[in-house]
Amino acid sequence: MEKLGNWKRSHTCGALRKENAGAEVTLMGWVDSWRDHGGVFFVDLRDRYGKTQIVFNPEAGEMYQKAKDLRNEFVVAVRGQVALRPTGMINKNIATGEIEVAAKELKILNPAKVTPFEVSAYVEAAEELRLKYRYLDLRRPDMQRNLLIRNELYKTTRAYLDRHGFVDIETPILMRSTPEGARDYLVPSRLYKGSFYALPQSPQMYKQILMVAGMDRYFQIVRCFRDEDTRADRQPEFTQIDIEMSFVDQEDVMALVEGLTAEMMQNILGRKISLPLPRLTYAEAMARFGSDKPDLRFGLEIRDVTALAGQSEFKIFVETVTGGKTVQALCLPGGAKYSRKQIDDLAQYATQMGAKGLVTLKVTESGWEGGAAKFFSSGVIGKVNAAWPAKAGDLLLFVADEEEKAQKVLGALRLRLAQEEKLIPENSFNFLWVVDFPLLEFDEEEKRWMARHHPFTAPKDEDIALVDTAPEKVRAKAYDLVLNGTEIAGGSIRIHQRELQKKMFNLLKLSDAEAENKFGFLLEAFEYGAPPHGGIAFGFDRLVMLFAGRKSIRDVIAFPKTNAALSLMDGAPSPVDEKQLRELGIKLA
RNA sequence: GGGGUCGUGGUGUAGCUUGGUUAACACGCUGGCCUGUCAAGCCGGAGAUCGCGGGUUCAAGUCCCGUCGGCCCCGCCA
Repeated sequence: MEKLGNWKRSHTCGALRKENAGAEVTLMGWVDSWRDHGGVFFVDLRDRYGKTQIVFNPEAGEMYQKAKDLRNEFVVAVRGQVALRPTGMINKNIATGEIEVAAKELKILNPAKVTPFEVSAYVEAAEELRLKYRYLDLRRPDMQRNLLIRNELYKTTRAYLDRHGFVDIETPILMRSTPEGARDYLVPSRLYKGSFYALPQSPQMYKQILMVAGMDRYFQIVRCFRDEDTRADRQPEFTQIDIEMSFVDQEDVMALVEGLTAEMMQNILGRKISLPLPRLTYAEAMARFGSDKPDLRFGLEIRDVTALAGQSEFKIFVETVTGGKTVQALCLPGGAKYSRKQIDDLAQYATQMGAKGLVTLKVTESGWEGGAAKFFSSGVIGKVNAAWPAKAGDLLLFVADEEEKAQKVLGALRLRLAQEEKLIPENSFNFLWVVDFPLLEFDEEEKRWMARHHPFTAPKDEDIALVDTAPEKVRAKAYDLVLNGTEIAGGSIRIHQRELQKKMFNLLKLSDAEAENKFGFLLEAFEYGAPPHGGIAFGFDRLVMLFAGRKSIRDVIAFPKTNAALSLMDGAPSPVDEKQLRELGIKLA
């Protein structure tokens, strides 16, 4: 092992080109691979910027012998002369492929053990290993690229919002636990034993208070914490681009976000998108795609066939219709080829998604084929077929249930079928807004209305009267931005008037005392001159994931946690000393 | 909380359906050869009680039960 001494890196491993031929350079990096030809010895030196081939010639004596001991992932410094590669030896696969560096001096700055998986391998390593040895995983160009895309998105976000007059303000990480929403991560207080801070699920209330404070335009790229089960696109801690603005309505927030989105597309992917972005109401998204975050990269739309199903002799459908429920359906072009087992799998999936059953019928030249086919007259068959229209060789899939339940099940089937049939175009970016969300949803367990977005979301002006008479019909000034079937941002205009807020709390069955206890500081703030305001928050990790073309946000987070919320590299969470617990006044059960 | 799936030398996989001799292949590692490769090549070598525990059996990587871990999904995530 040798000292760096006064050596300075003159170029990165991705910098040298044929124009540099003849230059004396100093490169530092990791051994990406080595090739011993008995005589000449090659090393591909790697850093974040690229790879450069180093050549060691036998004439170099002592240094040549030293070079022969180099192995993968050794950290080395090399001094030498840039040389054009001999004719026919150019490697078109790398940017530095026209040159190589003829080594004159070599320092082995640090050796490396044989790595648990091959860093520059073409074979993938198991994710468990990648997470445990994250520093090795992050040496891979793919992962470095993801983090660089992430960095570009930070930069674009900050530049854009700065240009639009937004102020980056930090909000507390240690805050008061608030009810509603996700489970909080708690931090015990040493000074006030038995009391806890909570880590923010989002800085929601702080940013609203910043509006009361007159900051007018706030943003923050901020870590948020939710103690809920994970998914490919959900981690215990994640990052939001949090935005709030005063004296605006829904259109202002949406226009701002569209500008930011377009700039991201331009800067990161070099693509222009046309504005304004398309919009769907929640009702339409559910009716046509069975999802509040529909993937519009493919069709396969759902149709409501309740009326026609009611004209059949099929008992299940007839009872559904007379019971005031609906029958919805999908048509899979070419789906008649599906085997019994494939259809059984679909039915099982539908059941898992909450359906009571799945009725499938194959479309033929003469009508329908399948167990239930005989209950439908040719007239009804013709009209149902006409809905898509369906043709011979297609498969019809029916779900009979309450409207939204049936839509959701078919929405899930729609996605699954699109994946199986490879209907989703790669490398396409489909943005849309979903607007006019219901303000509330009824919680069957607690037998009360719950805020769908959060309890400060304003109802649409024209729906305020319905709050008392038909809460289920009230639409919110809320909007979600969807990209390729993933919700990437969501926001709303907030209630800024005490009276309306009070009304909402009553509806949510939150007593004055409870409201006071839980949100008192915010409500009090609203009494000292709260401007109309609203905002939005991006799920930043999801955004990076989609821009990087990955399937999990773990690939765009430097140190993510597993499904079970463990950090395999550092072993968090871990037990702590008895002494630490005593200081906090905590006794384990 | 529930469902699914995977776990085999250091790594990635095959073998498991239908139990049966020495667990196979590639990469990596290692010894040797080789002066122009670039996922170098050629010859040789080491390296696996098949995640863990129990059971069935004359016999278990293979079948059964349990358990642990990774991943995907439902619930959950205002």
